[in-house]
Amino acid sequence: SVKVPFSVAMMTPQVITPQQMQQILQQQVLSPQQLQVLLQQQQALMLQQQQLQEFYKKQQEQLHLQLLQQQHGSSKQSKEQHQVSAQQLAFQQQLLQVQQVQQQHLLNLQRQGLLSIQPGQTSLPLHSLTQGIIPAELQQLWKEVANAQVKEEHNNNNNGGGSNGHRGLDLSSPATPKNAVINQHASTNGQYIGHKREGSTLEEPSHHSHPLYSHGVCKWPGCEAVFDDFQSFLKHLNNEHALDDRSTAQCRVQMQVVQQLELQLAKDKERLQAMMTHLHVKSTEPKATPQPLNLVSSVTLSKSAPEASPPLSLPHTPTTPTAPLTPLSQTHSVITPNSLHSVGPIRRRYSEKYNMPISPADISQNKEFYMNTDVRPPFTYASLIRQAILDSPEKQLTLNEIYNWFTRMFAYFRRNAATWKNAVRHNLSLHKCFVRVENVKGAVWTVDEIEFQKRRPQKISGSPALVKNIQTSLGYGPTLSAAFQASMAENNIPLYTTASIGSPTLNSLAHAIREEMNGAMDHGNSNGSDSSPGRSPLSAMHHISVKEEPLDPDDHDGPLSLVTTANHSPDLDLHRDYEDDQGHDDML
DNA sequence: CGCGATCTAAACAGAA
DNA sequence: ATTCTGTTTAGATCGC
Repeated sequence: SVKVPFSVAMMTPQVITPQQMQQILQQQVLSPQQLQVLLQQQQALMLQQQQLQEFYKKQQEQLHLQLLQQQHGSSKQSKEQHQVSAQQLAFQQQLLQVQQVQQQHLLNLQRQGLLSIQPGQTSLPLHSLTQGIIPAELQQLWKEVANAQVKEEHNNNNNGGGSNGHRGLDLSSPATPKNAVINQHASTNGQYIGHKREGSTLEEPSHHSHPLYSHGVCKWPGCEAVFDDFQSFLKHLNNEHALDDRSTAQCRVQMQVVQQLELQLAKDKERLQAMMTHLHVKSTEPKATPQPLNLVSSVTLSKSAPEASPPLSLPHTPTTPTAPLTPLSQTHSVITPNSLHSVGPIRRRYSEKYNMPISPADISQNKEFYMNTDVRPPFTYASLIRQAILDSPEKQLTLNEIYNWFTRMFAYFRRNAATWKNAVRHNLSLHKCFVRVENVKGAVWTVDEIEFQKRRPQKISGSPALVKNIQTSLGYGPTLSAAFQASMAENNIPLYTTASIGSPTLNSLAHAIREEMNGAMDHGNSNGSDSSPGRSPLSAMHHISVKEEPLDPDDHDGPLSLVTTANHSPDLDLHRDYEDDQGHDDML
């Protein structure tokens, strides 16, 4: 019945405010990537906060139940006491662990950049982070528990249970008053309450450091008794928190809390890992970076720059790319012949100036990215058309089917249909590699690999360019960082906007950024695709089937589904959705 | 600077 | 009359 108020304020310590974000930005303390990571973590934390809150609520309920149950079996308690006592040590250690876990978590975040706030700025005092956060909630809970227990125990005794209640009783009574007193300070939790700071005794705790004693306050869950000296605390600990029903129950709860937290932590870590992996892969488009799986387009930001990419300001020597992302070199090593031919020449056009190479591997791994992000793919129309055709079971597609493939595979082609469709037709007619074949049902387009290969060499003269790109990229760091930084720099996107976004909106975040710089990416970047070192064009190509390259668009079919539908083009259904790009722009 | 690749835009034409 | 398909031409950007 008693509800623990979960004040938002309590969680503020962990959350970085937009202002802080900006500060960080302005200080150039972090690179765009780092910020990205930071934002993600921030969001993860926020989510965690919510989950924790819920958890606490549940916990509270459970606790009440538990207490009631224990009440009934109080008679046995005395016997159990022995066992309990045996476990007490373990429990206490658990408590210790809890705190450690919490602190570690925070420290981790700190290390990862989340809290890399300048020392000078006390805006986010570390101690506040490492200390109260979670406890804040717990404290409330504990108080509830404690009070409840006390009452119950009282009843117990009054009812005649007498003998059994003893300890609990003794302790409870004194505790109650203390809580009352302390509650006032509760709000300032963790702070040095005006309380006797003079005593300086608070400062020395360093020596008698006790996990349950901090800043002159008893850290026992639900207890916030204040002490001037460590000795007093110890006394209190032994008296108030001796082995009894209440303590036991609290330990149990604490254990659960710990477990829950650990679980959460594990989950978040996993998530973070996945995010980093994902981002690293995607690298290419700046806007995209953040996006997870499917980008929910729901951004308020307006696309300011349609094609904007002019600012050659790129030269920002990226502020040290974030490490997590694997270096390009690695990526390239992944390149396989298959992946290579999957996509033909890359559109380097505007890209070159930015030196944001993209390896074939990236491409293949970016399928999802392009499917969900409205960024222009770095491939030429010819390459894309070829890919579309080769992806089809029959290695032939009608014009409309090609259109569908484009819209299905690339979010970018879900708009401006008139333009790109015209380009597609133009390419089909212009390039000899595309052969029109009259069919019963009409006409279909096929690819003349030989012809296609003929022309490829010219553009992306294999290695030299690639090498160059690689080097440059390395210089800039991970592809992701390069692209991301570039975009960020160019668009000067206000990151703080994202900060406020909840985790569920990671997607929208990406989208937002994307929208912001919509077009900025135009410069394709890229390079790699052809790089294929010594690709044997013809031979491999002939068997169109060979295209199992990772790129294989087919898999893309399922918007989110990772269903790998071999070559069978599941096309039908999916494209239907995008059929009229026109209005569907926002569909996703 | 010239050339080729690529894009975008647009004019046209024939077929559905 | 419109729309879809294709073909062409033209202008512009880029990289080599």
